[in-house]
This record gives sequence, structure tokens and C-alpha cells, in this order.
Amino acid sequence: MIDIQILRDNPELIQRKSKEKQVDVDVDKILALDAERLELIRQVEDLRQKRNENSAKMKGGGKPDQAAIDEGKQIKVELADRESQLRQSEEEFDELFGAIPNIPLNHVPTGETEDENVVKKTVGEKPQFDFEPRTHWEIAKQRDLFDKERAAKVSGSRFVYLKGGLVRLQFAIVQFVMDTLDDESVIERLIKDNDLQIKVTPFVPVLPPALLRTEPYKASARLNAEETTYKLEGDDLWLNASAEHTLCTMYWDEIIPQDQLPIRYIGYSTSFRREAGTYGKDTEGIIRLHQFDKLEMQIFSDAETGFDEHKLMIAIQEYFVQALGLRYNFIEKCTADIGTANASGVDIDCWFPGQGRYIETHTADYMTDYQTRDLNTRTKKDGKTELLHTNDATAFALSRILAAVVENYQNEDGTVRVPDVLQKYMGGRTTL
RNA sequence: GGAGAGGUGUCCGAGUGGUUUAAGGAAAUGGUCUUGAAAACCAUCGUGCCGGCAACGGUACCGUGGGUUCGAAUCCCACCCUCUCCGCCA
Repeated sequence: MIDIQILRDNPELIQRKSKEKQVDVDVDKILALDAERLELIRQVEDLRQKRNENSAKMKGGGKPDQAAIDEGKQIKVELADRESQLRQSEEEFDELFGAIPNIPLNHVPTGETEDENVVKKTVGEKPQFDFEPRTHWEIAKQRDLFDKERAAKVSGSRFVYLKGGLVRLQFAIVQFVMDTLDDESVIERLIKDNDLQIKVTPFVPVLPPALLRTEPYKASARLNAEETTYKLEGDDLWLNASAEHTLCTMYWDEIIPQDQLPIRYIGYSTSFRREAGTYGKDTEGIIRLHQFDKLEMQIFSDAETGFDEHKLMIAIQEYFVQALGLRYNFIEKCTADIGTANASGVDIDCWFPGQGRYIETHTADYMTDYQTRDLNTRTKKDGKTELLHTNDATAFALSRILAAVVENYQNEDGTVRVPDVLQKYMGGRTTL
């Protein structure tokens, strides 16, 4: 949620910024509810004060006199009435107030649909083939790299058995990412090259739980409707749609000492998505699955360094994609596409020669304090508590990046070259 | 699945109806002492909300939600979570 003070001081800003995000916010109504709420709070607190003063007369164990008891009873009735009004008022307020999206940062381009995202640059070369490049599913079929038919039989559509070389490739990528993010010299260089004022803290690898309870999930502002996210029947548990969901909630209701910041994690988790409403989209191959593994970066920092941490994540993403030698579009997402909780966000879309198109493989989100306000994740600075800022970003969404490697590194005979940086993690193998 | 214990501020921890505006300790911060440090000593030290320019005042919060009472961290009910032992099990 946003800072209520901003709404009170500058309702026009909230109205305008929400509109830019294509979210309808009735600012006048919310302010009216806020005023009503505050008036009720005043009334309730006055009554409580009276109640406390009345009962204080009997301190020391003396018997209360009848008049005091009668007065107490009267206060109680009135208080109960106001409290129930207040509860109702707050419920209504919370619902509307909580729906106000995060305020996009000034550099975020304004747009009404994702078509207005801005391609800032295109990096890398398209691979040249002296044959017609094939899709990753055509190659996989020839080389038996995955099996969706049997997965459909056992689990349904959009599931897959990954096999053979692709599995080796996945674990090689995991190793490569862990090595890189643990390497202070790489992080130091990226910080220097981008002129960032942040520490050279390496990323700590984390294998988080894949299931989480409703309360923290909701507080993270990341819980989507049941059409999008799997809910377990009989338990108060959801299957996470990204490692980010179990990482950002880690410090729910905690105060992190200042000297421990920034906290940088590289999480690896299987992610689950129902993908309702995407029927007919990317039905072939392993671009869009109900279940896929993902390497996700997560950073907790103070407010001052939040945006530089965002830039660090983006620099790391470009470093990774370049290391695999993939051509990509770097996209600044517009206000309509960054998402409710985000203040800024970028995508990286990689070139898939077999399909002749760019496909989103990476995203980086900067939430400012929107997420932590509800999660109540704070630090203590000069004796004052302060909300942390959160950042998350894809290191690699594995199924998609496997598909990208297959399409970009294919040979005419259906074999696939292993990108140079990954060969040492595959026992020196140069093809799969 | 069975049985038991527990959930209090940054942390540990006391507290079974009314000076609890939550004891005490640790950590932290500031200071005294010291060549410097440690130790010792002194002081400060929970969070949210409401009002106020501020000093400050008020109010709520002791896992969550109800209830009893003039008055609840404390009594009652339901639920959630954690831990221990047993059982089963990768």
C-alpha cells in the first residue's frame, strides 16, 4: 500500500499517477472515507479515555460505587456502538485504499497498454544460419529433449518432462549463476561501471519453500486471484508463482539491523502458474508452462539505495544474457505494464530465431516501500524505524532460457552447441 | 495421526482482574573514567494511530478473533502458529 500521507497531502498526484497506470481510483471517495474514519477514531478514543478514567477511580481494590458502575455500563454501550461503526468504516476504507497502486517513478514512460513500452536498445547479434532454423520443440522432438505428450497424460496440458541434455544444461546454468553472483569482482565491476553508490555484497543462495500461507502472501501484494495461482485444497497454502514470493515475505514483521543491509539473495524455486486465460497462447514448446524452475534475485535495502539496487539487478541481467551470447531488446516498461506494486520495471526480451520473434525472458521490479509497508519489514536508522525498499529480478527463467539456447545454438543436424561459459559446468561437453 | 509445552517490546524474560504509563537483563546509543580499548559507572532506549508548529497529550497493541467485567497481558470460548516426545516416512 502507499503512504496515506501522500494521499492526504496530494490527492491530485495519486489520481493522476493511478490513471497513468490504468487503475481507476476514486480519490474523493477515499478521502471522504478517511475523514469519516478519523472522526470515528476521535470519538472512540474519547470514550475509551472516559472509560479508563472511570475505572481508575477504583484503583487499589476499593469497591466501586453504584454510580461509577452505572456510568461505566453506559460508556460501554456507547463505545460498542461507535467501535462497530469504526470497524465498518475502516473495512470500506481499507478495500479502496489498498487498491491504490504504487506511484510510478518519473522516468517511467506513460502508456495506456503494453504496446507503449519503450525499447531502449537492442544488444547482440542475431545468429546466422545457412539453413532454416527450427523451433526448440522441433529440435527437442528430434533429439528427445522433452516429452509433453506423456506429461499431458499424467499431469495435463502445459506440463513437461525435461530430458537428457536439457536437464544438464539447466543445472549448468544454475551453477553459472551461483558462481557469478558469489563473485565480488563481478559485482564490484558492475557497480563501478554503472556509477552506483552501493555495497559490494555478494548474493546468498537460497532454496526457499515453494508453498506459503495466505496472510504473508497477501501482505506481499503479490497474491493474484485463484485463476492465476494454485491454492491447495484443505490447507491454507498456495503454490508460489515465483521464488520472489517466498523471498520477499521472509522478513515479514521484522526489523533488520541497518548494518546487515543490503540483503541480497539468489533464490532457486519451482514456480507454479495456472495460466487461466492463456489458452491457445504458446501451446507448443516450453515457453509457457504450469510449472517451471526459476532463478530469482531479491534485494532488501534502505530507501536511499533502493533505486541503485534496481540498476544493479538490471546490470546483472544484461551481464547474464550477454554471457550466453543472446540478442535481446531492453525494454523500459510503461506505466500500464509495470504492475500495481511496482514503481519501475524493465523487461528483457530475447531473440528466438526458430520462431522469428522476441520473447520476454527477464523482468526487474522495483517496489520502493509499497510492499514493505504491508509486510511490515523495516530497519532502524538513527533510532527511527524506517520501511525497507524491495527489488526483485529474474536471473534466469529456466524453461524459457533453455528454449532460447536451443534455438540460438542449433546446428543443422539437430545437435545444440553449449554456450562457452557453460561448458565447464557440463564436464567440458560442447554439444547436447 | 496421538500426547504435551508454549506464543509478551530489537533479543532474552517476569508477570493469573485495578499505581503495568509491561518488572528485570542483554544489545544499542550518548557520556564519565582511560594513552587507547575492555571493564565499571551514569543516562537514553518499543511500535502504530489521533490531536498539536512543537514541547507534549490521548489511544491502541502482550499470536488472531470473539466473550465475561465498571475495569483484561491476566478469566472463558474458538482458531492460527511454533517447539518437544511418540507413530509413520523421503
